[in-house]
Amino acid sequence: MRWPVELPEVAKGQSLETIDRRGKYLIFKFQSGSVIVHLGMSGNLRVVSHRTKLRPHDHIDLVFDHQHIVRLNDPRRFGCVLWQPDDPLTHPLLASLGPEPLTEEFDDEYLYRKTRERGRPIKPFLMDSRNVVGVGNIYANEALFRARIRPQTPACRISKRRLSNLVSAVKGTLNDAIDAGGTTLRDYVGSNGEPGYFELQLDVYNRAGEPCNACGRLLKGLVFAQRQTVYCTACQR
DNA sequence: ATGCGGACCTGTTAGC
DNA sequence: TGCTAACAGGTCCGCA
Repeated sequence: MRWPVELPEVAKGQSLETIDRRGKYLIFKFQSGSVIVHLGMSGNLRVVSHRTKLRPHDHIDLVFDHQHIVRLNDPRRFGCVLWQPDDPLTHPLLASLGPEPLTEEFDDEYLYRKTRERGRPIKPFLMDSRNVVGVGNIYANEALFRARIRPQTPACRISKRRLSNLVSAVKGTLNDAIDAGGTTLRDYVGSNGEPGYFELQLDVYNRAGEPCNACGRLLKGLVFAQRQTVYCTACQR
């Protein structure tokens, strides 16, 4: 898909030890190394049997025994599969990832220090995985609304107090989204086959031109830093 | 070194 | 109704 990978029989005969996650990368750890999977925008993994017919956009099977196969399907092919013989976190694509947003490492102090370095607008700053992982376009829009910060605001000019609000907003948004089972805009389903219902709680994303849930003013939508961006010109400063 | 634009793909939908 | 264009949840690379 995104990059070619040499995988055939790389972990043959071995047991799966753990399944872990770093940012949006999934890590399947075996004795001799790890299979690392990113689902991109449209990827999904399904447990199927060896007799399940291949569908369009099926790319890779992780074959566990004659009954169980983990099958990767990804229409848009933005996802990737990697093999890392040693510590998966040392893989070049994972090595410089920032902190997990739901850990204590991502706190007021960290965000304050990190934002002082650069004059970049806060939205692309938040979406840069070197600063913090897991905050994609939807949740960046939502978190900035909750923190009442305008997406274009230079990160280095936001006060410590407001960054503290932003840390809470990011964590709150992600926790609420997880509780709701994620955000299904079109076809996303969770591991239970159910869609996610966080779309019902979206304050700004996908709501350009609709009234702000806080003040009633119409939400502004534009493309900013190459991504769809929605905010309230009254509430967010 | 930093930051931005472009690139990678295909399916769906909006608009004509 | 049918064609075409625009757009989408991510993120890496290369160039300025």
